[in-house]
Amino acid sequence: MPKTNADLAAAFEQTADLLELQEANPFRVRAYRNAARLVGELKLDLVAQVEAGRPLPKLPGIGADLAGKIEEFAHSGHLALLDRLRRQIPSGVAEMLQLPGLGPKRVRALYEELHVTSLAQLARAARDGRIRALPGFGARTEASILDAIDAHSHRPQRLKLVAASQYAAALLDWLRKAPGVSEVAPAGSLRRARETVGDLDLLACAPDGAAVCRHLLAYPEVAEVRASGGKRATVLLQSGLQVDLRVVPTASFGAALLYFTGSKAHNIRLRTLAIERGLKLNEYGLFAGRRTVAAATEEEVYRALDLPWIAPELREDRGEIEAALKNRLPALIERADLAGDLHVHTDWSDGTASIAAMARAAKAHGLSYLAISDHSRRLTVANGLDPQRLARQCAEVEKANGKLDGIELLTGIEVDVLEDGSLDLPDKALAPLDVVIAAVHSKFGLSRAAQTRRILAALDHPKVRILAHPVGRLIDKREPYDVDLLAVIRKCKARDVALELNAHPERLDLTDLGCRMAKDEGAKVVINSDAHAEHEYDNLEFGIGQARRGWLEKGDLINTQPLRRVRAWLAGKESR
DNA sequence: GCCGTTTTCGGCCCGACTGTTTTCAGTCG
Repeated sequence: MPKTNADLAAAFEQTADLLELQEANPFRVRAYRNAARLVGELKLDLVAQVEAGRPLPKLPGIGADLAGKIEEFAHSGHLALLDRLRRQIPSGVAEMLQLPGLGPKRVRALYEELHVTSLAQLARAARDGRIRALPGFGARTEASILDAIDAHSHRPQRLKLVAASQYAAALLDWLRKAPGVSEVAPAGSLRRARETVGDLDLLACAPDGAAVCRHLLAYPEVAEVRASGGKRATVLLQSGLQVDLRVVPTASFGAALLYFTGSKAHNIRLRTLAIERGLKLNEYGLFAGRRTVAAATEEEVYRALDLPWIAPELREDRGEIEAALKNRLPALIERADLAGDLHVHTDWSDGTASIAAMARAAKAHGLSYLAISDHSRRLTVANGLDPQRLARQCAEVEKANGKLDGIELLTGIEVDVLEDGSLDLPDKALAPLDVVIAAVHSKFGLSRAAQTRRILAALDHPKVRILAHPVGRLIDKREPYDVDLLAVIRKCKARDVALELNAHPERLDLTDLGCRMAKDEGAKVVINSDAHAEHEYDNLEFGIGQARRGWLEKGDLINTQPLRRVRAWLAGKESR
């Protein structure tokens, strides 16, 4: 298998773990972790770059040494340093780092003193009471290690954003009733609208932090208390979800929200900027010595660092600090910018509502146009449309249009792309439609070359205007298919086909980085709900969050435009 | 291991909580 950026990122991450176990310079460890993050998020395929004999670009945090290691990995598929570390430290030792409460120091002690090299041996040592005998360990630590091993074997996956939002809403309602609370707010990856959330980070403002923490412990769903003090508390809910609460004085709300929203990498950049200005930034404020420079709002803190406010969805240290310093932040799309939806289903295929009901619901969600795009015949399980039923449906859509007020319907289809790149319906059936969306629903396992060829061929069809869910993943359920996304995006750009950002919370496809890549290449994106029921237009909100994470602006999207312009765009290709 | 409108050497974000200790190391976010 050819190596990818993801493989290289994993190798750097493992190197960092093993170096840490050897108590290497912590800044050296951090350099490897930073490199892993950078490489994993990079559009440019580094291995291909090296193999093609092209020089590596200058990348922040990659110096001569790490650049050499990238080349070594590209040529050989290995890192000599990592191979050596693996010979020195058994693989099970690094796995112990995954357990909460065990860091490099303790794992090293367990390995060196007790010769523990696997989770199974660790459990045995704990049950035998050998761990409490080590200096710095005790009976309580021993018990918590056993608990951690138990929890590790059936730990919950990261929650999808939609589920995390629901848990958070209920908890925030609960916290609002805590004594003296003036503000509550979601923070962390939830606020940054990441597609999945590992644990819930919540912020509250109150004069008595301990009282608010105690109030959290009384939440009916709390199954276990991990920590609780005067300023923060950590609990596990019955679902296994971890909730971290921070309580600060109201005067520190902005600084605390900034700190607790993250990302960690973004925070480190901000704190470094503060240091360069002779200031100190923490969750209580921005300080010059003992004097508070800014604290109450995020805007104040950013301003004091000579930055405009940066939207939470951008705070990943993916260039937003540099853009902010140059005043070149994108004007991110907002929900109110969406004028229409070009991909929904009805009870003609696998949707649950009629054409008219889906239209009325779209209008109720503030949309002014809607493309009806049911499945094509190959998807028999979804009752896909053949040419005859499609023609009848088009007549129905036209009829419904006459009766509707305040929303206009377009005819369309989500047509399957077959293995050879041809479409599931004949050109004659597609010709009268307003919108043709090409979608891959089968043969996910094709080789990268074959899958890419297939999709590029579909994009060459003159009627195709949108590529549905371009990477085909289902979050935590199905990996994206192996495809050269950059080639697909460039083809879309060349053919003036829009890439869909499918807003269904299980898909969110394009990904944030995919959106960014599309924007960089000048390709257009369309945010579609893919609603199969009336309430699913609510999902558009998650599509907006993902689009914002991908730096998309109103002008990058098709369905922010009024219908007149969308129609012109839809028609444009046919005249070429 | 990286980096430089103070620096090519000497820095590298910062604070809360726990458990094992009697003043703090380790871990976490």
